[in-house]
Amino acid sequence: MEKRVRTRFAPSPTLPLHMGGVRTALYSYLFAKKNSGDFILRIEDTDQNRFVQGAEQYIIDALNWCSIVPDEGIGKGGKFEPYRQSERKPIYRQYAEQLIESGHAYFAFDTAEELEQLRKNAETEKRTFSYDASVRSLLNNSLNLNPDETAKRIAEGKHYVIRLKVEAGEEISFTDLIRGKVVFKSDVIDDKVLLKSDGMPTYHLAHIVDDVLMEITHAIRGEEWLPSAPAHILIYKYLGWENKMPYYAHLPLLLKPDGNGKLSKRDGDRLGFPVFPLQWKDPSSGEISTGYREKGYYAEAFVNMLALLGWNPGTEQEVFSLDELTQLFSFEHIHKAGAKFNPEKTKWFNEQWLQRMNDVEIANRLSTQIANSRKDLTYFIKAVALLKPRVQFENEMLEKGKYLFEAPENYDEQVISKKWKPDLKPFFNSLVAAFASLNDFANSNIETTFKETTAANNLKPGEVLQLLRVFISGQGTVLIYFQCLNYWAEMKWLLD
RNA sequence: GGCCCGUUCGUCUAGGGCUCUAGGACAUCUCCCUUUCACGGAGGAAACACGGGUUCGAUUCCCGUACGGGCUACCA
Repeated sequence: MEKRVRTRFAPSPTLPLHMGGVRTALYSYLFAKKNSGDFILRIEDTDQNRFVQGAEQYIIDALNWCSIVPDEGIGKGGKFEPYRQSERKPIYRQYAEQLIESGHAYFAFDTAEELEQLRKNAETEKRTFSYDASVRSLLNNSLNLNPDETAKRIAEGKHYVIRLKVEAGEEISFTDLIRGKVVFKSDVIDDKVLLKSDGMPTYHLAHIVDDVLMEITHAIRGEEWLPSAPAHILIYKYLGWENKMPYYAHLPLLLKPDGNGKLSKRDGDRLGFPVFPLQWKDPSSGEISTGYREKGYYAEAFVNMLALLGWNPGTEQEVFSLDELTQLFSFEHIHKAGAKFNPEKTKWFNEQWLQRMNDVEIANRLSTQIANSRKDLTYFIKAVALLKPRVQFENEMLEKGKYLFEAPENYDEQVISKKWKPDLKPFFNSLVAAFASLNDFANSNIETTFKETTAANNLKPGEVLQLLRVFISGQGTVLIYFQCLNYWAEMKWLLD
């Protein structure tokens, strides 16, 4: 029987989760759900220096907003608790020690300063220093020390790390779910640190131990991990876990809209679009970065856009709910190249979702945003029907259709001075009277009434139409005219 | 520099040997609808990075080059 599919999203709580991370989470979620499996949220907080207050909660809130809800993990619990790596600290050491015993890892006593110096020296000689098979016999580690000396140093409390011993001259390959077979030479892989001097594991060790212990079947992550994948393959092998190794899928990166390079927070600031799902306030600087939610995007639209950035359904449909995405998702349709993010198309997705939203629900939300509104819900529903096709965002309706909810604060003087003549006053008075006597405010009625009244006053529509618009809205060019007279009864200000 | 990944309209992408006169969407332009603004409709401009193979036949397969990206920490 096939193993139950289990995927995980394993962010580190160092920065607020940005849209690239959300996409990784989304694909992991979709794949798990498509295969009736589990989606797990694990927090990789092994770097204690980079801990950011509130980041973990932010991740949970952001995923919740997107409806990418874990079945198991942080904030949810599950049979593999704990799901925070800092709380699993003791677990990792035993595997690092197992690797030492089997000869696949060793203690290294080189200090960070020493290594930095070596890197600097190499740089001046236009080489790169890599802690690997070619130099490890020259360095300060248990491979070169006799066992007693090593034991003594450890007993003395000397700082050390545990490094993976990568043998030279091997070929390492694995099959990536998106890229197919990928081959590396072991010579170019360095002896990665497995356990840091503070006793915490590095990502390399921790994610492998946890993926196996938590029975993860598919590890989906960003392409930036591809170069270290062969080291990971080796760790599985040396730990005797070859048959427990999950499939790996390395996702293409999200690129900045202009130029090249991966999308970063800076691009959002520079180009004026959000890179975060939710607003984030940096706890140390107090700096606020806006989020898609705060900008008025629907979570559905945000998720929809993200899903299509690097994946496609193979058809020409573009608007999908999470459920539909779940049905259709597959690795075969993930594009291999990085995708430049397009803020304009993101707005279009929101527009598509807006047009599909229920008018009554929107009206309910909008009506609470207008203080002291005397308009009833029925009025709001009609206004929404009118405004909705003309905007991309729900909250845009309030701005663009302001005059549907309150009298204009000022009137377009230019139009008035150009078009207004005192002898038009009788016409407007009779128009108001004519409208007031209408009991059916169907568009055609209003338009007919308007035309009849102008004709009766020997006027052409063009002579007074723009003025009418100004009287209604304050503006000479405006969204609507006849339709909005549906709300005649509400527009008392017109009588002045 | 080294290693790895990639390369179809400006952008997201479909297509994976003959069906490609390369399809769709966003953006852009023109027209229609509308005495406004949108929506909508019709149409236009716009791409297979380059060079070699393989093949009867390459956008599609292989190799190289160019270009782009990623990685190269006791960060993830």
